Amino acid sequence: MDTAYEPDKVEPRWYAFWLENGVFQANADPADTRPVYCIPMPPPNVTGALHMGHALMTTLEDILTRWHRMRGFNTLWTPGIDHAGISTQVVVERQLKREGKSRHDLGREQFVERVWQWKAESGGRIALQQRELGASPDWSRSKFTMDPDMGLAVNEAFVRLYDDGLIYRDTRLINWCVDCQTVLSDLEVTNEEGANGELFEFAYEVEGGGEPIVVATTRPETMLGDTAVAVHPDDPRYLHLHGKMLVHPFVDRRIPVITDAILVDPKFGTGAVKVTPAHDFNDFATGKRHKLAEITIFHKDGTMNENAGPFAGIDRKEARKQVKRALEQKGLARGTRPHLLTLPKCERSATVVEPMISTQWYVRMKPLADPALAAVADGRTKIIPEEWAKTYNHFLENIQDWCISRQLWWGHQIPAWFCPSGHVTVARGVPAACSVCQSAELEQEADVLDTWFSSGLWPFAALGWPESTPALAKFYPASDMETGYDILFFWVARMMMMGLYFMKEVPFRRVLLHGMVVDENGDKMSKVKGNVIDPLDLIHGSTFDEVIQKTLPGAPREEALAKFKKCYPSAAQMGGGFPAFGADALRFALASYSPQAKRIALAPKRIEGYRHFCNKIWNATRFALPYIERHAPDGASLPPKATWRANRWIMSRLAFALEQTEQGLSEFRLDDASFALYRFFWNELCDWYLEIVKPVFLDEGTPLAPESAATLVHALETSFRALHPFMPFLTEELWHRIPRAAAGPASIALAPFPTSKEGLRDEPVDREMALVSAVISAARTIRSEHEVHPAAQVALVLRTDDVAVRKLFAEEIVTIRTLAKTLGDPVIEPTGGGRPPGSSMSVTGSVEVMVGLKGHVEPAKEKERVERAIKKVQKDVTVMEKKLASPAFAEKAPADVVTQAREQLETLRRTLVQLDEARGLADEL
RNA sequence: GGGCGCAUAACUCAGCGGUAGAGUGCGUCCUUCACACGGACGAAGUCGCAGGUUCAAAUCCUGCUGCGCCCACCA
Repeated sequence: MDTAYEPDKVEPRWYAFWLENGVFQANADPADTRPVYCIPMPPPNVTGALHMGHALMTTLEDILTRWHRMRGFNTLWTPGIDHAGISTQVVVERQLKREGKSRHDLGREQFVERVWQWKAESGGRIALQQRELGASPDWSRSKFTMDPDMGLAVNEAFVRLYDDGLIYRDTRLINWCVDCQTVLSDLEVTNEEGANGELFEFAYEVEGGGEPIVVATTRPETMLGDTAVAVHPDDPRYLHLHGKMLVHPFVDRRIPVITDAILVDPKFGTGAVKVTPAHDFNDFATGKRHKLAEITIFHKDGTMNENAGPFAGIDRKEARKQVKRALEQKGLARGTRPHLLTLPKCERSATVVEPMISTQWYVRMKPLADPALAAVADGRTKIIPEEWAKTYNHFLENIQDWCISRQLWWGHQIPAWFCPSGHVTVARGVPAACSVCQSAELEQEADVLDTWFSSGLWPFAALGWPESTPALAKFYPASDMETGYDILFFWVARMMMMGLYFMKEVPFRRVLLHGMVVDENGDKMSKVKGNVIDPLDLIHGSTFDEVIQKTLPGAPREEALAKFKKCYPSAAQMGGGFPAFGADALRFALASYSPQAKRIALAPKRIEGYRHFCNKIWNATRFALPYIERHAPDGASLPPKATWRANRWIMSRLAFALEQTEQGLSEFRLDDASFALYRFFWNELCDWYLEIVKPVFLDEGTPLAPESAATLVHALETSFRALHPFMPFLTEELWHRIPRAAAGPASIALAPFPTSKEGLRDEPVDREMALVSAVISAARTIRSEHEVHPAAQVALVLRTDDVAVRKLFAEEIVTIRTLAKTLGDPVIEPTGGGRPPGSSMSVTGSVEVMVGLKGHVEPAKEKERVERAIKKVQKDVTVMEKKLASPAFAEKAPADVVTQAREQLETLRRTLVQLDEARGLADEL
């Protein structure tokens, strides 16, 4: 074996092996009686390349999947790819633009063909990247949301909802993206706090003369679509204007002054509000109340239309400037004031969304939302962490109807047909004739469905719905839905609603929500910030030059590098780049973050720490292998019957670690689970156990060797299995290197996940070994504080009146001698005698630990050290005495707490006495 | 305007009623026959601020401050 673990040499070996052995395959056969575990994978967008969010999702879900598989579940992790309507169309349109073309040059059919072509070239990229992370979904069941059978499911769902009166068409004000040229749902509009807005005031002349009325607006250009000015009915300033008409300065239109108590807050602005029903949601509602005309003033691309009079043809941004200028020229402008405003922007293009009147398709949400609320309320679906249930409830309780049509070409075309008379026919396939007038001249609705419509069907559509397939019967409802909290509304809530509606049952039992991966400072990863890290660069290594090239292409090198290092202070310490951490280290690091955290601040140093852990595992195995081969060549499948205390101890710690792991995994506290295994392997198995058994293996004659080797191989093999969901590659590699039972499975991925029964809890032994290690640590501390050379052997005296403890020390004398590096065997005796001259002492529990220092120590430093120690202990004594002196404490605190406190005080006092005595040490040396 | 979350060691985070924990970083010593991607030892925290409940509070309650996120049509 190499002396250091090199992930790039090990990891590439195993993925093909797993595929060859069919490790990931689920079984839909009804005859399979195993319990079922299923996670529908959130299908990544076709457009996407793997980012940290995917890496997190992939890691967490793979851990859950592998864990269940090893526990004997019939496990299905359903992979897939989402066609991602807008995103994909935007990407392909951008490509066309580079060729100097637009989608209209190609026409719909050719354009869609082009998208498919692009999908074929790059659509599988993420799946390949997920393999490098060790993901174990059942690839044979992979679905693309635009697959023909998915299309059938979408049509079926649409038709059923339509027939049930839950889908309808309506003309109303919608969010229009002038860039993407489509309507957006409310969720796709992000409200951005814009810092420097302004409130512009201008006047409308009153017909027949008199004082003009002044209105305030953040969007002067919309005045071209004004059809009224509203005032509060009780506002005394405007009573005289009720019912009067105003003169529009630019278009041939008279507009009324209306009174509206809902729209107008007399305290805001001038108390008079211009009303533009066709371009503002409040005004639209006001317009309906007052039956005002709705005058659309924009083309769909955001330029002014013919209704804008003299401004027709110019872009809306330019129109704003020109309208202001024109108002100024007419003497109607009344100045501007700074004003904070939030701008609605398109999630995809970041363009300011334009409210427009348009006819679209909607899903009535209330009837769907109520069952989804109930399912979480009564626990049929559990949301973890549970705080999110509130957010989920709030969303569903206030849900608005969902606009599902999109004016795109890429997506599921809506299964509705229009006849020349405008009748609508909704059907699963192309209908022969209009359902109303029997006309055969039918044209299909050009619009496609919101991407999330098909995503909402994912948990059942990916299993073959509406057919009743064996897979559907077996794997619906899914066990877990694991995803980022950012798509709780977009996706999770909609799956809940759709699942309950079509399947009459929740789509999954638990919703596990993870946080967003952000940079080390807690800022979102984005290209402009230059803080994007490609997970593959962490796995395979990369220079920082390569990294910044990706995240800030084209930026000056020094600047980009500085930016990057500021975002990742811990990476700045790594020299010129990331070494190859390997997928296992990355996975372990991602699993070690608390899943309740909203933000997961990616610290490269942390990943490095876990690469070191991989190396530790590698080397521990490398060390153990020869001894295992010599003394326990058959391996160990059953817990060995250990007799020696050290062996019993490590078996006990193993059992404990496995309990913690089990609990962490079942509660989706993968951080706890991973940490339990980390601590066991490093701090117990390596730091103590291996050091304790070394003398056994080095002493050829000892009868403890076979038992110890059997225990060791068992501890390793069990650890590998427990670690496998977290680090699949390394564990597979090492598992194949150690001796195992011949009849076992081909892959560790199919071996049973260890339960705590594979160790053996033994609390008395835990306590005994804790005492032994405490004594050794105490001796080491004394040595270290006195700067005794690590190789030097010193005299050690252990004193205690506890007979059992003396017996324990006598039994473990080899361990103590070896790990504390004592000169000959330590002396074990009752307390009483004075401190041997030239020795320093500390007290741990009931034991006094004395280390001879003659010839090893500079006397000068000694006094100072003792005085410092005394002060510290005195302080602790005072605190503890005060606590114990309180009558309330003695009366009300539980007995064990009081006893514990008394014991602590006793130890402190003895320490003090000994320290006092030690004042003389310097003189003796 | 509502709602949610976070503030603990230099950094990133656990802990959430019994005398403060980890990893990284830092300091000292050690190239000891698994591992310097290592070992031993150590220093380092008024647990954001102010009140309250309790024998006991980082942990529960209230208020405040500072960050962050989500939802909402205030011109």
